[in-house]
This record gives sequence, C-alpha cells and structure tokens, in this order.
Amino acid sequence: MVRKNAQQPDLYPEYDQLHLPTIDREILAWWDANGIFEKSVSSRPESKRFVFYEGPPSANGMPGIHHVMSRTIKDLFCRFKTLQGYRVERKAGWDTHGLPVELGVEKQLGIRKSDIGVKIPVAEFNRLCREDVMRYTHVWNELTRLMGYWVDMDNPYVTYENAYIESLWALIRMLYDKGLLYEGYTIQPYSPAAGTGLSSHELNQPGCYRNVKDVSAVAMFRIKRDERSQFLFVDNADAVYFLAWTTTPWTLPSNTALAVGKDITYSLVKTYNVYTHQIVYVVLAQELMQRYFTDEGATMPFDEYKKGDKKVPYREVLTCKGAALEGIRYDQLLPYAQPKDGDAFKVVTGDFVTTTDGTGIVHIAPSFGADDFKTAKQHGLGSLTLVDKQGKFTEEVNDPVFPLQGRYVKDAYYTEAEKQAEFETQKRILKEKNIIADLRSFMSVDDLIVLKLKLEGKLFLTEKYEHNYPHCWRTDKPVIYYPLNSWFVRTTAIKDRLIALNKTIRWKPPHTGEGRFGQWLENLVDWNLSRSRFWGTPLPIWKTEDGSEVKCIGSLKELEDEIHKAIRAGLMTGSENYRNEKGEIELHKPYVDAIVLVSAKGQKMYRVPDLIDVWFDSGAMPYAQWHYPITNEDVFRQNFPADFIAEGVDQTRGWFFTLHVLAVALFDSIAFKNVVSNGLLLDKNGNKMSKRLGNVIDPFDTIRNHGADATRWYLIRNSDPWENMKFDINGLQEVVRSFFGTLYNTYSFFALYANIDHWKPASDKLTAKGQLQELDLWIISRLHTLLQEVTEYYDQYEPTRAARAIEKFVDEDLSNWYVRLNRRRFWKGEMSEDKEAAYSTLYECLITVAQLISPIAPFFAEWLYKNLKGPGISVHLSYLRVADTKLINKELEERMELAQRACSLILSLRKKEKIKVRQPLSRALIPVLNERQKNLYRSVEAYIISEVNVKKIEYVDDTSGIIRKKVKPNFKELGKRAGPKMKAIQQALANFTDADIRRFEQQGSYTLQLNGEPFELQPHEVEILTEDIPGWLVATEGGITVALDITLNDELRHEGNAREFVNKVQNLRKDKDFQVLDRIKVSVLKNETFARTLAAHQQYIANEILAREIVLVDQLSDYDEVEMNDEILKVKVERCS
RNA sequence: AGUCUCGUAGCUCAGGUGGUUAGAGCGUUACACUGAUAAUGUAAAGGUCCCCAGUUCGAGUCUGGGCGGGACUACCA
Repeated sequence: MVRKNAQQPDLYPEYDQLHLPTIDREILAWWDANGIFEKSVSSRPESKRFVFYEGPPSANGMPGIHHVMSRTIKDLFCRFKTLQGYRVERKAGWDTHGLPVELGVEKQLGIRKSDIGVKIPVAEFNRLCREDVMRYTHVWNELTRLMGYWVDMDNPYVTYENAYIESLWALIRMLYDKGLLYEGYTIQPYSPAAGTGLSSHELNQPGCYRNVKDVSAVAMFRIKRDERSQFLFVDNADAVYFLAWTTTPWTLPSNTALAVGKDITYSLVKTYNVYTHQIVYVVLAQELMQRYFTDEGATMPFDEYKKGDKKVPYREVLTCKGAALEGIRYDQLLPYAQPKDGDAFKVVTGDFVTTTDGTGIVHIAPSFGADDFKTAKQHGLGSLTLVDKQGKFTEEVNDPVFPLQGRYVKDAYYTEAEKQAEFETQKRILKEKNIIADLRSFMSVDDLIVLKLKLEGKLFLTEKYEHNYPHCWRTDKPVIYYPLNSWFVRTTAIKDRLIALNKTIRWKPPHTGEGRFGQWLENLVDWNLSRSRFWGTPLPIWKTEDGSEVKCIGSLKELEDEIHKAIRAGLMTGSENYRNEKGEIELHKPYVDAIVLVSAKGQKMYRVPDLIDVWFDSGAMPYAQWHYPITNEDVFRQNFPADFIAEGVDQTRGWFFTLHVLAVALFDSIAFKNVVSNGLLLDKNGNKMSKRLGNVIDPFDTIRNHGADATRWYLIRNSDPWENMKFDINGLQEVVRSFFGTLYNTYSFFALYANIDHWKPASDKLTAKGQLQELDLWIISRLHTLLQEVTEYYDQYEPTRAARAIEKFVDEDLSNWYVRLNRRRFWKGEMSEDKEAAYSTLYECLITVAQLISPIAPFFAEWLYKNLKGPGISVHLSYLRVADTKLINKELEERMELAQRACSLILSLRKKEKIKVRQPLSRALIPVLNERQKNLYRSVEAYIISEVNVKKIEYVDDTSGIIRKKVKPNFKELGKRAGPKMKAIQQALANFTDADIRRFEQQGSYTLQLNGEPFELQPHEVEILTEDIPGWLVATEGGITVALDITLNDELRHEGNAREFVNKVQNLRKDKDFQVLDRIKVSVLKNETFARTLAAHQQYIANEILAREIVLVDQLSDYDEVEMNDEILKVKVERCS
C-alpha cells in the first residue's frame, strides 16, 4: 500500500487501496521493533492480573488452520483484557512427550516398538525423539508471529526438560502422600504376538477392527440346588442350567460368574439338549427364546422328538425377573483352577446386560473383559487368568483328554509350521482317546472346548459368528483383553469434589461442561497413568523386587540423597550412566533406570519401568511451568487458577480433564475459571480436512493472501467458536470486502477531508466538540450502545456476537447512514463549528471502533489507530473506556430508525415509478395515529427530506379522513386474558369498520359480543395500524406507511435538470482528472431547456461544480456530450488557471 | 452402543422467557446512484423452519418418538 501523501507526514495518511497483507507486514515490523507485546504486558499493573494458560501444542506436526482458530480465541480475550487494563502474561509451552513422537521416529527409522532397545539403544531412540519433537518449532513460531498471536515464545515451558519433569515428580509424590496413587491392574488391549499392551490410540488405527468369524458357544452352567434356586427345580427336575453365550470360548475356563439384568424377564424352559438328547431345563431371557426355539416346538409333544430333528419341543415352565436369580450358585463349568481372590460361580446383576444378543445371561471372565472386570470388582468376585502373556493356556489348564495346556488361545498366533505340528498332535491324541478317529483339520482351542462341552452335555448350541474384532496394527494378529499392572490416580476418591468444583467453572458452551464433561465425571474411573513406552516422563517409583517396599521420589535432591545412600550401601558405584553432559541426573529412560536405590530394609530397589500418561505432563502445566512446587511458590500463587483457557472440544477429556483432576486432587481448587472449547474446522462442504482428500487449508497461504485479520475476523464472526465451522475462502473474501473495505473507505473519507481542512482533534480526550447536530448525537449514542454491548459480549466470552455487533455498526450506522447523510458537511465550505462537530464525531467513532476490533483484528486496528493518532501510538497499549450511559439516547436511536425505514420505503416507491432520486418531488405523505408519532417523524424530517429528495413531508391524521385504518389483536397481551376466545376475537376485529375503530379510539374500550357474551377490549390489547391512503402511491412495512406525490411541475423539472447537470459535470471533472478544489469554466451550446434551468439555478449549479462562470455559447468545439434527462447538451469544461 | 451436539432460503448464519406475514449477509436477476467510486443503494425471485405425534386459542420456539450430520467415549457376552 503506497501512501499518497508521504511527503506530508503531519497529514492523515491516504492510500490508493486497501491491502491487508501489506498492513500485516508493516505492523509486525513495527511491533517487533518497538516491543509492543512486551509493553502491553509491562504497562499493566502486577496487582491487576488476568491469568491465561497456554495449552501446549506438540511441535512434531505442522500447524493447521484449526490452530489459527483456537489461537485467535486465546489471543482475542487476552488482548481485550489488556485493553481493559489487566496484566495478561502468556507463557508459551511445548508438549514434547508421547506416542505420536515415538511413532514418528519409529517410522523414520523403519523399526517397531519391539526393536527399541534391541536394534537401537533406548538412549539413542530417545535422543532422536527429543530432536524430532521440536522439528517444526520454527514453523510454529512463524505462524504464531504471522497470525498475530501474542504469546511469550522466548520463555516457553518445555515438558521434556529436567526441571519440568522434576515438578511432575513432586506432584506425583504429593498424590502418593495423599494416598491417591496406587498400583493395580486393569484389563487392557494386549497383543501377545507383540508382547505389549496397546493404547486406545493404537487400537483406533485404520484397519484394526476387522470382521472375523469365530466359534461361538452357548454353554450350560448347572445350577446348584439350594434355597435360593429351589423354585427353578420343578417337575422333579434334577438338572437345571443357565445358558450363557460367548464368542470367545477360550475364556470359559476362566469364568467365575454369570450376570443377569435385574429387570429382564427370564424363562425356565423344558427342552431337549440336541447333542445328548436328554431332557433339560434351561434358563434364558424370555425375549430371546425365539432365537433358540421355533414356534412349533411349543406345542410339539416331547415324545415325538427324535435325534437330529430340526424342530425341538419345548415348554416355558415359569418366568421370573433377573433379580430373583441373583445369588444363585452353579457348578464351575471347566474346573481347571480355583479363584483365590474372591467369591465365584454365582449369579450377579449388571446394567450392561442386554437382550440384543446371546441369552440375556452373560458369562463373566474378569481377566478378559473390561465389563467383566468391573463387575467382578463390584461384587467381590474372584478371577482366573488361565492364559499367559504369550497368549497360551497356562499349565493349570491340564485337561485329561484335550490338548489345551500351553496352547495358543488364538490359532493366529501359531506359525504355519507350529500349526501343522500341533495338528498332528491333536490328531494323535483324539484318536488315542477315542474321540475322533481321523481328524481332518486343525482345531483351535475354541473348537476343542466346544467339543469338550458337547461331550460333557454342557453345550446347548454352537455356531460360527461373525463380529468385529480388534487386531494389533503391527502384527496383524488378534488382540486379547488381558489384565496388566498399572499405576493409577485414585480419581474416584475425589469424584464428588471434581463434580462440585466443575459447577463453578464457566464453560463455553455450557453444555460441554454440564453434558460432555459432567457426564464424564459422573462415570469416572481411576486414571491409568502407566504407559509402557520409552519417550516420556518416567514414573518416579522404585520398588524392591518382592514388591514389599516402595519409594516415590519427589525431587532431584531427594533422588541424589537416595543415590548416596545406595552408594554407601554398595548397591551403586556412582559411575553408572545416569547423568547428562551437564552432570545432572537425566530424568528419562534409560538413564533413570540405571539408578538402583536401597530400601529401608537394605533391599535393592528398581524403578517401575512405566512412563506416565503424557496428559499428566500438560495437565500439570499450571505448576510445572514455574517449576513449582520445587521453587517459585509466589509466582505460582499469583497465577493460579487461570481466569481463562481455550482449546478444541477434543481436549474435553484430555487437557481440560487433567488440568481439573490435578487441581482438585492437589489443591482442592479449580484450575481455570472460564474455558472456551472450540469446535472443528471442516472444509466448505462439511468434510473433515485431511491430507488424503486434499482439502486442507494452509494457514500460511490464507494469511499471506488475505491477511491475518481477515482470517481471524472470518473465523470469529462466521459462527460461534464452539460450533463446527465450514471454512470457505469465499466467505473470507467477503469479510475483506464488506467489513474491512467499508471501514477503510470510511477512514479514507475522513482522511481526505480532514487533510483538506487540516483538522486535528483538540485533545486526546475522546469527546466530540463543536456544535453537535442530531445526527452526531445519534451516532455517538449508537457508539456508546455498541461499546456497552461489545464489552459485555467479550466479558461473556461471546466473540461472535461482539464481531457482528461491530460489523453492523460500521456498515449500517457509521458508513451507510452517518457518513452518507453527512457528506456535505465535510466538503462544504470553510471550517465551522458544525464541521468541527462532524469531524470530531467521526474521529471519535473511528478511534473507538479501532479499539473494539483490536482483539480480533489486531493489525488493521493498529494501522487505523496509528493513522488517526500518529505513528508512535499503539491501540494495544490504549485503554478502552467504559460506555457512558449519559450519551446513550434510546429515543433518538428509535427516531433515527424510523427515518431510515421511512427513507427506505420512499426510495422503493421512487424505484417502482422509475423516478431517480436526483429529481426532486413536491411532497411525501405520512399517516400518523397520534401526536407522539407525528413528533417523532418531525424530529427526523430533515433527514428524510434530504435523503429522498422531496420538498416537504405532510402528515395526515384522523381528521383528514383519508387514511384507512386496520385493527388487529396484540396476541401477546390479549392472549393472556382471552385464551381460547382468541380466534373469535380475531374474527371480530377483522370485520371492524373505520367507524368501529374510531369509536374504540374515542371511548378507550370496546365491548365485543362473543356468542352473546360480552368481552371488553382494552386499547393495549390491540394494534391499530394505518394501512392505506386511497388514491395515493403507498408503501407499507412493519407498521410504517408512506405515500409519495409524484406529480411534477416545471419548477421541479428544472431543479431536477440542474441536479442532473451538476452530476454530469462532476463526472466530466473526474474524467479529466481535475483536482477536487480546481475552479472551472463551463460553456454550453445554446439549448432552450437548459437556458431556463440555468436561469433558475445558476447560483446552485456554479456552487456545486466550483464554476467561475457558466456561459451559453452559439458555437462550441472540443466539447463533451452529456445527457440531462431528456436533453442532450454539448458541454465544454475547462480548468481555470 | 452410550453421551453430547447440530438440522431455518442455493451458501453462511440470526431468530431471550411460545404470539400469527420467519429474518440478515453472500450468491442470482433487474434497476439505480455517482465529489467515499475497483465503493454504494434499491428491489425481485428464493422456505413443507428434517419428519411424526402431543401440549396450547396459538409451536421454528415446549414435550415425546423417529431420521440425518458431527464430536467424544466405548467395543461388550
């Protein structure tokens, strides 16, 4: 953008055109050179803080446009609070640990997790992770700068640094001391083939869930006869069974319970076991009977059943609720081993039991299912884990007949050769045992167990079942659920406080806090901290080998002390490899693992090899960013809790949760008072942006091409941040054109005339001076209303409303009404009190708008402010004033709105009649119902007259007798009283004549007869409108009616001609590149009409076009032809020297 | 599968506590304006307010049930 008047630095800068990216560059350079960000913090008092926490991004991926979104939100509230005089420090941070980093490095090296420590030393692997994680730091820094996100990138917290980890250790120690940290085990996805647990992240890799066919079985669990179960033993039945379905028969040896639904209805059914042909009694959910029995079976006589029949007779003997089955015991199905850790082999109730599949009775193997595990815990049930970590049955599964012991529970774990060998074994054994003479194909353990059950009369049904089953994304082998040791934070112990304190947080939007987050808290489980990876914060726990003694280390100093003890005890030499170049203990694997401590009883203690969940890293940032609780107690206290944080909704159960948990667990406090969770950014068609689809918006391109402000403004104004947003570049361009363009034009207009008049504001105080006109008072009133609204919106974290309110003001009020109606005041004549008022009013509006937009559009706001105030002054160091309610005049705003709407109506009439605005008309008519209304119009009459170019406005009221009125119910008022009678009243009012209405108005009430019943209408219960003036050209909208007199006389025609002529000459001046202030001479070839027009309006014409003289001539050369309504004139325009 | 959320014009979005003719901007079409001019204005066309039922004198708005999109959590016999 080239400044046109660069030679005159004391003038307001004027430019050729608006180009936002150029403004970005200039302002960025200026900010950098003058340290504006630093000043915006340091200029605010330490005693008045607004605390913001930056959620650390991971720099091992490239930033996307959605980061611009969340960072715009963060930035704008921080800037706004600065504007209000708060000190807002913003410490940047980097999230550096975690699986994505490791996976990235694995990919680079072409290795797998199992190779780490084998093909590449752990130390080397972690060194690569450390380098890799900061790979795109410079890109992030650049985006941060370019988008105008003010955050202190020079002193970020970095989660892999020793000091940060030390803080984490101290916090873990605090949890440990509070009894909130414990070791336990849970059922986790586990890949025996890879020998490792899998995270949910890994399980959600594409292709992990596959449809596979497995053997399913409905097993029969024989009920123990006792008082509880007595009612099931009818007809002298000696064997009654529960039916339970499973798709993983290999878990049946580990069964320790059955679960039923409390409110589900179960049936006791008499039928045949189709394999043994014995009559049996079985229990299953009534709803699911049709799955196993055909209708004919219900009536089929029992003695007609023959071996192999498709139809099986059955009878429903009795029904009961699941609750009645609770506590009933049964014989262990496959008694290879006995649980030692609790009760077993009984029926419990569970919410998770449904009747969509199976039998409505769920087989519970606590070691191999999350629900099972939970149920077992709730009911104090014992467990059996008859599978080892390699995925093989343990030695305990020692079947006298079938080869199960030591066999893989999933045949996919066998190699082909192994499988073949196993097949031979099976064939031999089954032949020896006289079960299958000549086995044809390999049998999985599922097959074998099903066969065993069949032979033992414990199988009701088996079939192939296709379902979705997770597979290990590295080995392609099925995953099993398996109990693994982990360290947990006992979040369930503080659940009530988590919920109670959450209610004191303001969530934007509220439903994220109450719903998504609240729900999550209600269903809280303990937080599994353990991760069995390499690059992360090590768990600071050392244990003796027998597990009897545990130490949780809370600081480096404590660790040093413990090492000294260990050295004295001779367990360490001190020369082990656990220090980095600086001589500090390196708090990463494998270094910390080289440290062996000594227990109180003199035992060796080794570190538990686990790392902790990376979310602990980020959730601990309120403390660890200051190296608290090791040091900086005071800094921490000043900055806790945060006033404001913001991230995407995907962080609800991530960062927001861990922040909350740690604050509540450690300090019984919230970590943040206000949180904005923004939605997703989708492409313009509503699809997720992905590299694969090629619909990713590059934030750098967007900012480079359209400017940071346009991007920010668009993101904020388009929809509430918490909605998912469709990003459309066309919408962004529209923002540039309509908002920034309009504001720029308004400024250009101001600068153009203020420079001509050499106008400067008298003082810094933003108060209009001079002789204020009604329009000035009006725009000032609107400005203060805006100030009030926008301040409130920002304070309530409603940025979209703020942006839209500003847009509306700039476009509709300032540009399209105030400036448009006032143009003349700016360019007419010499400086005057009136002109002074106009300048200072417009100036004040622009200054305030610059401030109000500065949080969202920091660059353009700065540019505008500096243009108005001078090159050295920053809007971001300014203070936003509080709206002055004394300057707000609602009645004036209402009047002006009336004028705007009346103008719009009259213009639409002119339009309809094709009469241009330049043609004056004699009068407009406005019907008024009362004095008040008339006075309202009167006060803005002048604007209407000049805007629509009529000579006068006449008001017609009742007395004129020419307006037609209409009455309709005021539904809101009348509805309260009339209720069901509304319809009838509406009907009655529609039939009112003018006379009825007049009588109503005169008497102040009206009694209707509704079906013979009187109903007295009050004036406030109806609306009386003028609708028509018969015989006139009328327009009506929203209760306003106007009529226009379109008859023309000569006088009006000549005036119209004069204006038309002026307009054409002005165009000629422009075509000829005359300066605004150049004087001209106009020669016109003789023309009758024009001669008369000139005679009547010479003064006016000359004034308008700055003509020294206007002459009619007989001959003219070198002329221009102009159209003056119906006449074509030959005109010569010359500049006077 | 559960939880949350969204569904209004071709597109992007407004529509406190229910009030009868549902709005704006963009886009389209037509026209106008012209000392802010690569700006601006006016108007027209464009809607089963996702569907169904209910509450009510009256439902885009409240209730219930569906359908569809999205997010998160889970993956279960």
